[in-house]
Amino acid sequence: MNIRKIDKLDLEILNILQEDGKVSNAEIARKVGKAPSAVLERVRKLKKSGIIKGYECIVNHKALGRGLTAFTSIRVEEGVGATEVGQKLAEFPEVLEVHYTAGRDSYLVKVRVEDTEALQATLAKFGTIGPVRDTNSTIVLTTVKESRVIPLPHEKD
Amino acid sequence: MNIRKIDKLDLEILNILQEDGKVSNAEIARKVGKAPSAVLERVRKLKKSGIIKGYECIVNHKALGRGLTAFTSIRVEEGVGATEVGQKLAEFPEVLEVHYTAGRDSYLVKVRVEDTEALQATLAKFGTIGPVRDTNSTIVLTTVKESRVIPLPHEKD
DNA sequence: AGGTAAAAAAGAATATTATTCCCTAAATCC
DNA sequence: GGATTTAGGGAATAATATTCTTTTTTACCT
Repeated sequence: MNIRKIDKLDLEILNILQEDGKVSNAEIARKVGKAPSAVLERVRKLKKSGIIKGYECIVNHKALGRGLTAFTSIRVEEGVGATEVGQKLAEFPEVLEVHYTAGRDSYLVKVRVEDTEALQATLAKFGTIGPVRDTNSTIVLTTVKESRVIPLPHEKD
Repeated sequence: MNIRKIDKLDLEILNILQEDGKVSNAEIARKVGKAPSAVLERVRKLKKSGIIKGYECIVNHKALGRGLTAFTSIRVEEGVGATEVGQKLAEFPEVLEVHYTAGRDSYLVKVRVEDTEALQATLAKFGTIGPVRDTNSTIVLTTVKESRVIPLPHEKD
C-alpha cells in the first residue's frame, strides 16, 4: 500500500492540506511553486497509497445539539471476542472513537451526545453487549484543542 | 453566531459534507435536488454562522511515522491558572486534543508520537509545566474507529 | 561516465465547477 | 392582505480540475 517514498514536497502538500482540506489544487501549486498538473499527480498518488485517508468537514457539535463529550473506559471479559466488542461499539453513531488499550482488557471510547440523559442511554446500550463488564465515564467540561492535524517537518529531505 | 435555524436541507448538506469534505458544490446540488447557487448560499451561511468550522485532510499517521497514540491524564494543582495549563498543552504539535475534565482537576490529552521513546520525551515536557502534578498514560494498541462525523437525522423537519 | 529507462514536471487544451448577478417565488411580518 | 425579507432558479463568467503530450530530471546499470 505504501511503496513510494515521501519526500519534502509531499510533506509540504500534506501540511497545506491538513491546514485547510478545501484548498484548491491550483492554490497548492502556487504555494509550493509547481505546476497544477504536477501537484494533482502528487495528491492523487498520496490518496491512492493511503497516505491521504480522506477529507472531513468539521462541524460545530454544540450548535448541532451534541454538546456533551465523554470518554468512557469499558472493561471487557478477557479472552476471545474482544475485537467483536470493538466493532459493536463502533457501530453506535454517537461513538466517535474506539481504542483498544493496554493494561486491563478495556476499550476507551469517545462519545458525543446531547446531554447527560443521552449519555446514560448510551451507557445502558453498552451494557447490553455481552462481554462488557463495567464502564467508567469521564465528562469533558471544556475542550481546549481538538484536531487530527499532524504537523510534518520538511526542512531537510 | 448562530441565529439562523437549521432545517432539513441544512442537515442533508452537512451529512454529505461530513461523509466527504472534498465533494463539489455541484455534486451536493445534484444529491439534494437543488440548484448549485442555492446550495452554495447554504454552505456559505453554514460556514459564516460557525456551524461548519472547517475542513480537514485526514492523513495516515502510521505511514507518516506517528504510529503511537496515547491518552494521558494530567493532574494539575487546584486553583487559578488551570486554563493556562490547557493552553500550554495545546501548543505541543504532538498533542491532538486537550480536554478539561470533571472529577479531580485534570486534563485528558490525546498524544500522537512516533514511539514510546518520543512519548517519554513528551511526558517529560508536560512535567516542566508548573502546576502539573503527575501524569498517567494509557497506550492505544488498536484503534477501531476514529472520526469526528456526527450523523445528523433529518427525516422530519 | 555514458547511455538508457523511468519518473516527474511543465504546458496547453478541454471539461467541469465555482461564483456572481438578476429575476422569480415563497415565506414572514406588521 | 400587502409589503418586506429570504430562498431558490437560471444564465453568464471566472476559475479550477483534469487530461494529454512534451520536456526535463532522476535513477540505474554496466
